[in-house]
Amino acid sequence: MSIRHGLLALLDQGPRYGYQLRTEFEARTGATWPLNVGQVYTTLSRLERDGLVEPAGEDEEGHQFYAITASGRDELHAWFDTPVPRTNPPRDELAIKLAMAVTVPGVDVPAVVQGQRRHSIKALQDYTRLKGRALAGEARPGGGQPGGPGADLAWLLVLEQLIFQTEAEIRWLDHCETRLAQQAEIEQARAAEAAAAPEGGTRRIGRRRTRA
Amino acid sequence: MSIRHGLLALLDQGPRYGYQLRTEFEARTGATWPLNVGQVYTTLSRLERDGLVEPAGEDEEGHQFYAITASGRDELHAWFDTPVPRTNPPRDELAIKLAMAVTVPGVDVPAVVQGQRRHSIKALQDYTRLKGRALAGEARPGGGQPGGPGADLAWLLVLEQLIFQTEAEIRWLDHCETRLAQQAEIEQARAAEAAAAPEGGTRRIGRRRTRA
DNA sequence: CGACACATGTAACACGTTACATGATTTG
DNA sequence: CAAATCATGTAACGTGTTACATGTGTCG
Repeated sequence: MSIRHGLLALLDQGPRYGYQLRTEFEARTGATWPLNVGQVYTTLSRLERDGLVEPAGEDEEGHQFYAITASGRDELHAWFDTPVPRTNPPRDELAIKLAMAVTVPGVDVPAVVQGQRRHSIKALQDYTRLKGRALAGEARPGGGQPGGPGADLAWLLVLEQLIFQTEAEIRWLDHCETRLAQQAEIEQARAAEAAAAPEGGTRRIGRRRTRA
Repeated sequence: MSIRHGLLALLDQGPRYGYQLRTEFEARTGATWPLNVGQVYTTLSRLERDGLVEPAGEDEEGHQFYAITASGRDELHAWFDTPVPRTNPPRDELAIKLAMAVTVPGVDVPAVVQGQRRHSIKALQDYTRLKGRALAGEARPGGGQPGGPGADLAWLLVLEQLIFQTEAEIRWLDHCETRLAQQAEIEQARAAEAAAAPEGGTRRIGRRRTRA
């Protein structure tokens, strides 16, 4: 639902036409989330279907303008007023992957972690470089300043969000490594214990044993 | 594509039936990402359509088993071997929202930030509480330990991922506040400047200045 | 002229998600 | 007996996403 609301927000500044919306959207989110032009039109027609926007005539140059409606404005304000739910967050592919990796036998978990770590570090460097250029006052990828003032600030904030998030991801991956090491230690100790007292009082570990 | 691969990973341990897959999936991701049973069946049939799984007969009790195929195993290993792309990350609703909020006039940006912050703090507390219970050895939400050993570890890792991510989000929100304060300062200075030299030689400031 | 940016759209698909229909078995 | 859990499935929808068709204007 992010694109819908994004377009709605842009239209709150006044009527726009499709191509323009794409340009302005990308001016704010930068090259990180390129928006296929086609999607603007599909989203726009869905917004119209739902009564949140309406056609607002043509330009002298033939541009098809759309304007936000009253209920569109309501919807938009509700969006701004309601925090995005961080309970029940969107499924995170990386988290699911690692959760599966540590469970399914035969997966080289450290390799998965390291591979991801390298990739995330690389991504972080890219973001940092972009931020440097943004602060140096260089043009955003995408050319001049469409989207008016504030677009630079928006782009900077988005970039920094990506940076913060990626840093957290890397920290988490490191944390996973320590957890895995702990786990290995425990399993080793358990194995030693089992060897010392084979068949002894192996008090019912819940289901399947760790080692077979 | 996370659910597809998740189920594939579970099936890599051996044939399972639908309901069982749901149980084991939730054992790993906890209550955070509840998985509608129906979705298991739809996903399963899509996996079958793509030749990644195949029906594997029935139980004595009538359970419809599915087994992973060779190409399913290939797909799964490719998944584990390929890091999830953090360049071109999934669109983040919060980032988009703030990017729009700072651009569209008439939005009380600090209010948006604070509202989200409160919500995220709350979510963080919930996660932390859950983690405490998990470490205390209490049962996961969902009852006993289905999913075998490692499921506890998986659930812990997922929880910690959520914690790391939420912390990063809060830090970012705080960071946004400082950025906004900076911005306000700049605008104030600019206004003052304009008042002092109205129409004067407002010498083309090369974009925003760092300090005003 | 050819390539490229501007501009508008449509068709089709994938995935996730919900709601519904249905029935067996267990448990209070 | 009623309610809950186990169990399998289908129908339908929404959003995001891509690929394609089409046409204008501009610039080297």
